Amino acid sequence: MDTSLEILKRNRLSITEGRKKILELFLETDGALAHADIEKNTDAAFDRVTVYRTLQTFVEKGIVHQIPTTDNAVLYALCKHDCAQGHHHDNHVHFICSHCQKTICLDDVTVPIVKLPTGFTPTQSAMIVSGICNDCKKKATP
Amino acid sequence: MDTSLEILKRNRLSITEGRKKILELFLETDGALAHADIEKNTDAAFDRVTVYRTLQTFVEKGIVHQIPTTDNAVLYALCKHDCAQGHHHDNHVHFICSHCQKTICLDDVTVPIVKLPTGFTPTQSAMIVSGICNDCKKKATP
DNA sequence: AATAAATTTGCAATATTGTTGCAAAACTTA
DNA sequence: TAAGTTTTGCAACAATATTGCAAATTTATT
Repeated sequence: MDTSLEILKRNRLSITEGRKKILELFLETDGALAHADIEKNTDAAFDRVTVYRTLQTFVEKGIVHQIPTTDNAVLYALCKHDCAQGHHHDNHVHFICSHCQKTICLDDVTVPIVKLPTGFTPTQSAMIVSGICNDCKKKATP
Repeated sequence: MDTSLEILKRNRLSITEGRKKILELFLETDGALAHADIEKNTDAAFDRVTVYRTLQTFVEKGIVHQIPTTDNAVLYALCKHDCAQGHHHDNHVHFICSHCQKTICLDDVTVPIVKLPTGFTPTQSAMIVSGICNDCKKKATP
């Protein structure tokens, strides 16, 4: 398992308290995080602006990727496989649990390729599935 | 082709200027609209709040559906096939053109069903493909 | 058609979310 | 350790979203 330090070094980023803490938060969370989650979980130890800039840096470096949602809050999740700078290959399906609200990266489920009408050239695809996650299902049927 | 009036009546909504105008905007636009687009295209004839509330009502009634994006701007598009109240079946692929920035509903391209890990039960899936749309392609190669 | 009842709108106030410039602080390099 | 570079935090601002409430509009009723 990678440590926050290793990830930062590998990506040639300055090692700062903020980056380490935020990265650790991602490492110990399974599921995606919104900007707001990060602020809460770091006890507002860092300025909002720092969090925004850190997330932006992480996205650019390919450390985390963004997950599209319909609820006006962009989510971020760790890239499991290293992504090249500015070029993510996070083509796995994202699952949003409608019960616990968690967003989970299904790293092993690849986004299928669809046939588009003539004239459309795809460069990237994302897929978001919502429903009940395995954790919530377990709790429901013990 | 449906008129704004018919759609409102069918959904048992009061017929108001705002709802008619906004609905007409959707009918004459191919592609999705963001809240900001609607404000621009109606010359700020309606209060921001009204636009928000109208969109919310339309989503609830199944007249429009939301499209997830990564850039913190929820998009709305007309449901071509009537959707039941609170239950959308807009399971077609959405295409975002990285050139003209338009978002297009590919009504004929259905979101494929993926096999999820054990324990996950899907209820809805969305798929967003980005790339170059047919309009932009035509302009590029005349 | 006129009125009562219900719904919708706009305003004001407020909350939330995201951005920019710049000086101080922290980090890296030599 | 000191110089050079990068990052942070503050302040101010901009954009986006939400809520309560009275006035206006729409619908239902007679």
